[in-house]
Amino acid sequence: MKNIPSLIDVARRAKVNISTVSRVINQTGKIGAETQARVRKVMRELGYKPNRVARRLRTQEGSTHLLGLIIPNIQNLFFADLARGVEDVAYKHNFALLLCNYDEDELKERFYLDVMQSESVDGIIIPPIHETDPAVLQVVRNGTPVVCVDRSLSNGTLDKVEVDNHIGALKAVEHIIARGHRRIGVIGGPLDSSTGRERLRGYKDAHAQAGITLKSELIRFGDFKQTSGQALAHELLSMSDPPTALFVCNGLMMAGALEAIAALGLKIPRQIAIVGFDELTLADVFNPPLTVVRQPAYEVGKCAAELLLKRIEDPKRPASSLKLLPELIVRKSC
Amino acid sequence: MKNIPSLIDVARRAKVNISTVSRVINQTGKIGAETQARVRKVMRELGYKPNRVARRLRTQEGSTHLLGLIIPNIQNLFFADLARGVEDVAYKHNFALLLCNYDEDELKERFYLDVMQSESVDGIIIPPIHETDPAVLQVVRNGTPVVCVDRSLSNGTLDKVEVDNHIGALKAVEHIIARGHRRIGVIGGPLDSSTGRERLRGYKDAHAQAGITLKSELIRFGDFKQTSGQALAHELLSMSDPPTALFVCNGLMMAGALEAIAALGLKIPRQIAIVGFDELTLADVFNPPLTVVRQPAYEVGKCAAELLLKRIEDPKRPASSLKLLPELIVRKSC
DNA sequence: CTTCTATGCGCAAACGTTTGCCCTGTTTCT
DNA sequence: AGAAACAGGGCAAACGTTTGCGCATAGAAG
Repeated sequence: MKNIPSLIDVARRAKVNISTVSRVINQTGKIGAETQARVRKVMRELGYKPNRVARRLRTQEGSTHLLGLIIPNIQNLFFADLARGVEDVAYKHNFALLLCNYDEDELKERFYLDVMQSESVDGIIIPPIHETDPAVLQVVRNGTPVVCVDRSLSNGTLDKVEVDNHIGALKAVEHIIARGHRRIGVIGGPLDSSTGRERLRGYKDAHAQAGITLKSELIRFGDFKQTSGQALAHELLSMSDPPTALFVCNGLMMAGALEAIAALGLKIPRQIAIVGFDELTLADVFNPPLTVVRQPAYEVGKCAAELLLKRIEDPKRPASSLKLLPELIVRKSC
Repeated sequence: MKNIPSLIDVARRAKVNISTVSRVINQTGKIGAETQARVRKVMRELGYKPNRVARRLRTQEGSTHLLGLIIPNIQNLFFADLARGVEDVAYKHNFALLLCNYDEDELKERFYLDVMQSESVDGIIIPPIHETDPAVLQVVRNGTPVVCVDRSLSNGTLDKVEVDNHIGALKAVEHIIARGHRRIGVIGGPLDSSTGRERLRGYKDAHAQAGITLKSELIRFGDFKQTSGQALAHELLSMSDPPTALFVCNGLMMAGALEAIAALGLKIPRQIAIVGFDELTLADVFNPPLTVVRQPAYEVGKCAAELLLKRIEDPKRPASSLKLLPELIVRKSC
């Protein structure tokens, strides 16, 4: 009634040894055609599902068909899209995906890393919380394949796939400048994340190229969450000599900034122009439609999963590093 | 170098039997103080971590400290928020969360359900793909605690926590009617999901209350994804005698509908009024701000996790059913 | 008619735990 | 003093797999 069937049950019912059943399942060894058919039939009848736990226990090495993905914030659409990319690839290869959300919290990150190890996943995909993340390095040392996404680790020996944040920010700010703006505020990310730093570098380089001197009072740093975007935009726009354009370094903060702008009753783009990093759900039907740099989040996830799968089947292969190009989508907000 | 230590290694080094070590770890049985100290010391020296896989294999019942959450679509913000609710509760109780995304695909749902069972999670939280979901029922029969969220199962014996979809839709459509509309189009969800049906019932009841006769040509059914919202809104608005207001039954379809409206160049709310189900990221700063019914997604997840935890520690407790109230947020789109 | 090689399958060990049972001392009770 | 109770800890079975080895049977080669 409640017992879920095991190899033994199948074997008994098909009048063969458990090893035969095992071999039928795994397509290993030579098994006669009719025996195979009989075993298959019984498996169907009983609704037999191999017990992954037992399987993993036995074959310490060898695929457990489990991938781990640890993301900073599931509410950030960028990571949701990325997760979909990973998931689709995993599913196609019959891997299940263990997804965890660490909420930018180092303790939680470590907790989940531990869990994944003791679950003995085949490999882990993670955007490290910062560049010298000891917990991640420990996992690597234990021999678990790891690929970094979005953010990288200073240790250069890992597979990674990122977006070219510098180019993305550069293009965005070049565009703002081309529109005639000279006082451009920026709401950046944390400087200890590679994404935060690279995007800021793009902002600075665009200024240098155009021969515009940087004003430090126009540069603010948030934490990639919505409320910080709102607060910083408010600060920036309440200055006595406010910027005429804003560059916001991620999607959540962009949403916050737009709230601040609405609260202040400013008109986009006349009173304040704005371009964001990350596509937003309603960006194209917003009024006005939002100019943003779109990151290929889904593709990042997809490539990362493919890289991870490759490494799992050949742990000795040299590390590769992918850099995908973001795309500036010019709409009406700047 | 690479061998991770097992109970046996610890036992050998501490000159005791493996069962003693096990008992020290689990605080079960009587073990002398000094033996305990010695074993503890050796464990630290060796950096011993119990192998969760082996442990789970042995103790089929008994907490594995793993919860499963299977959601239809991670890109739907409602489910992302819900997941956060579950995750926060789980983490607080030191449970890890295994999260999977089944993409409204029944095959995938079954696949992940299988995975979770063979991972022998302690319990599963899931919005069943439809009301007589045999895969879910099978899991229940196997004795795994399950709580349904968002959507329910016709089998009434399960814990569940849902939102009162009927009230939500009723309030929304009442509001639309109060604004003077008589031809109200609806973009509903699949009728084999309880959410789809309940929301439609709210739509119909509001009409009945106001004595407005239903026009079947104004009622369309999508699949809760963005493109269907767009297509159906387009259909509805291209009719010779189009509706003056739209009620859209989830967030993703709402986004699609807004795209269609923008493409058609219609002005909200003058040419077409609209109210949606689910809060959207930019809803409050949209132009005009969007009137929506907000579901307490985070709370749903939180309650579900708490319920699941309770059931895990007492599988005999009677099933409880929670119904949370959604909230109509009146802004400017209707 | 032997000997050989495949083929098909069973046997049993192993993976790292948990746990019921049993054995040996020591203490306590009567 | 003898019995009973208990504390401390060892033994070995079990969980559901995978897999090396070995044993039949059969046809092919000699």
